[in-house]
Amino acid sequence: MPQAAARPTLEAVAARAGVSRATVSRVVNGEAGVREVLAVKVRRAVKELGYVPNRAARSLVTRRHDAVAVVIAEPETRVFADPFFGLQLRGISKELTARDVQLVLLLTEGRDDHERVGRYLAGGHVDGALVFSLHLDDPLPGIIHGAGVPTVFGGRPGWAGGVGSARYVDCDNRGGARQAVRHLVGLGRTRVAHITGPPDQTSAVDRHDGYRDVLPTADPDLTATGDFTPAGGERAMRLLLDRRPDVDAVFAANDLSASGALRVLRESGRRVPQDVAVVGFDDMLPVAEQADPPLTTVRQDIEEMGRLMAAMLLRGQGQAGGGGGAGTAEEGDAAYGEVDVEDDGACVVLPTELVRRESA
Amino acid sequence: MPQAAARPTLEAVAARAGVSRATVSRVVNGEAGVREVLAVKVRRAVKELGYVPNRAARSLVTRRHDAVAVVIAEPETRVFADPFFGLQLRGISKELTARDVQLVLLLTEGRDDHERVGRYLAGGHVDGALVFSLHLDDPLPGIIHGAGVPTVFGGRPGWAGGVGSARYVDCDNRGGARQAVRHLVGLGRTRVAHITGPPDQTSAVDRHDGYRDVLPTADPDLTATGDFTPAGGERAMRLLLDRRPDVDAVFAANDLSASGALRVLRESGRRVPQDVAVVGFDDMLPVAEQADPPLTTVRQDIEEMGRLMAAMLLRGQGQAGGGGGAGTAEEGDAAYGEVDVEDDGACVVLPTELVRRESA
DNA sequence: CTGAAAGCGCTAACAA
DNA sequence: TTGTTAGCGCTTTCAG
Repeated sequence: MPQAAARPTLEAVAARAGVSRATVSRVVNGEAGVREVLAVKVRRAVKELGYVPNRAARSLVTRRHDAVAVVIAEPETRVFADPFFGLQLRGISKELTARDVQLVLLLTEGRDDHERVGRYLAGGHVDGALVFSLHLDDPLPGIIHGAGVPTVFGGRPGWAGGVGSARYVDCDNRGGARQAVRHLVGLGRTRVAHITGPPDQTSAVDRHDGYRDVLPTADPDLTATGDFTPAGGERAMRLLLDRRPDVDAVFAANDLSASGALRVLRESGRRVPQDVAVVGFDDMLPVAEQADPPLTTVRQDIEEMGRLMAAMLLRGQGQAGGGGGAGTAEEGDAAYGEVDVEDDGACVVLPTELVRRESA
Repeated sequence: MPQAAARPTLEAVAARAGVSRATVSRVVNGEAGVREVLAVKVRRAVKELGYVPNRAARSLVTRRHDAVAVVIAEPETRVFADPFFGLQLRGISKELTARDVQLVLLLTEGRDDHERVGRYLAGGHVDGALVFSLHLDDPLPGIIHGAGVPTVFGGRPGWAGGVGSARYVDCDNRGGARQAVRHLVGLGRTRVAHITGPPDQTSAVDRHDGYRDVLPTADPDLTATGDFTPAGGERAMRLLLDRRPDVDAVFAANDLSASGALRVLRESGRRVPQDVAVVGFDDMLPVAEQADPPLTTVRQDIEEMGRLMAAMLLRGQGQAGGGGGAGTAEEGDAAYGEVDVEDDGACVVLPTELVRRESA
């Protein structure tokens, strides 16, 4: 199954066009300084022969691969349970495709896999890596950092090693959480609970911090630990109801847990939003819009985050198109949030937006 | 960002071990016929130098790439909304990883993308392709077939072109549907409705066929079209209730639509399973187990399907481990369903299993 | 059983 | 502006 059919080479194209290999190479790679007459001949020959450059040969001499690895490190099977990675992958894929860069997917589960990924990355088979590792104690970021491959993280890596030199793209989790809680407070709610995400993920921690920013003196009983799943949301909500039956608002760390909370509230006979107002996070459409009632939530542009990760990784080397400004600027129409530039590279933090629906 | 640091070459290892490049190559590639003394020296040198073969150089001469493309063609954004692809990707990834083959991910949306994918595949950058294209009218399978790349489809491709020569892995959708409906009938239900999936996907069509196999004379009003989403399930269920308020059982084409149906049934004041029994399909854990009540459903081993796809594509060339028998046999302990061997290649259809929970 | 040598298809100096 | 010439790092005959 391996062998591909014999493909035409540069040599063949050159012969057909009556020029040298070098000239063909120049045309194919869009270099300037080839007389248009020749260029036309070459392009015709390319088309007629159906010539496609051999990436391996090119890679051998350029020492580039035009490939980046996307590492998704998620021990739990829960990974694809929410559409998060899918959306992010989409964004990444779009950007890479536009630059003709291959996306090599690396899925890991378990520690031995980490080592394997480390070896792979250190092996120099790709030009860079986009890494999703959401757990605080994950050794992978460190390993990858050690591999010496240009890397951009998806989400702030919570990694003791040294965040200072890590580039990442994230949304403004803390600010978004503040928006959510302020909204609830603005509604006149005085007993605002928080269902957290897994305490070992930075996004969950940041959202919790946002909650505390607005309500620094809130009763600790108003905070219950969830895990970003509907089941976790249910458990947390039950606990909250048990501890504080008078709760009148809930900020859930993501839409999935919010949906679980909604279910428990309904079961308990409470009306949403009249009795208890609920706000989620993510604006995962299939979840938020289908929720009952539809969920007020904090939107983050996940696909755009993926796009930016890829753009950031490839920055500079791309024949990048439109965009005006320096650095990570893009041609899109979205307004970008703060762009924190740290020592080694930049970190982009995208803004969030409160989307009002019926739950709050 | 592109340039990887200078890596040790075969030459360097050879020098260090005091042998020729050829010998190092043999050892590295596990060929027999190298005296153990030398092999040991070589392995030591490899380790000391941290040598990793350069894939590009190897590829250039072997004309293999040790890479396969995974093509996910889904116009709608809904793709990753259910964990289906994620699980399948996991299975694929495991098998490829075990064989040291790269997974190149190709996401498409829209027709222009199809052409791009066709070009990519025809370009001979990968040794094969694993393709998910679930829509009957999708031109992609045809294009890919034309590209002359070894291909295995995920799910029976519904493609006019000529299924005869297409290899695929699927689960026994039709048989599974029969199990579900028979179960309902066995429960004494006499007005068994069916919520279909999108009529342009083979899996949905096959499941519908299974329903009809068992209930060939069922009232057409007992069948409503869904789209594999909870929202679609809700709509369909409402329609069914409207048309046949006396319905006493529902077979939903997947768990997601079943969850929507459950919600509507609950709203309508019906008890599940006492008044209406519900069976889903997929056994998507986060959905089926969390459903209220937990869903009786038809399980398919999605991850295993992915594994088999990869194994089938790479069959023969792999230094495959354990497994006894011929063809697609595997070392796993799962019992495989029918293995239809057609002209060109084999099609594997995995068995399904009814999982009883509380909804039926 | 081991080594020497010839490329795989391409790009990048360097000449012309 | 174009062509000539070396390799990139590896596998693979073919001798020894």
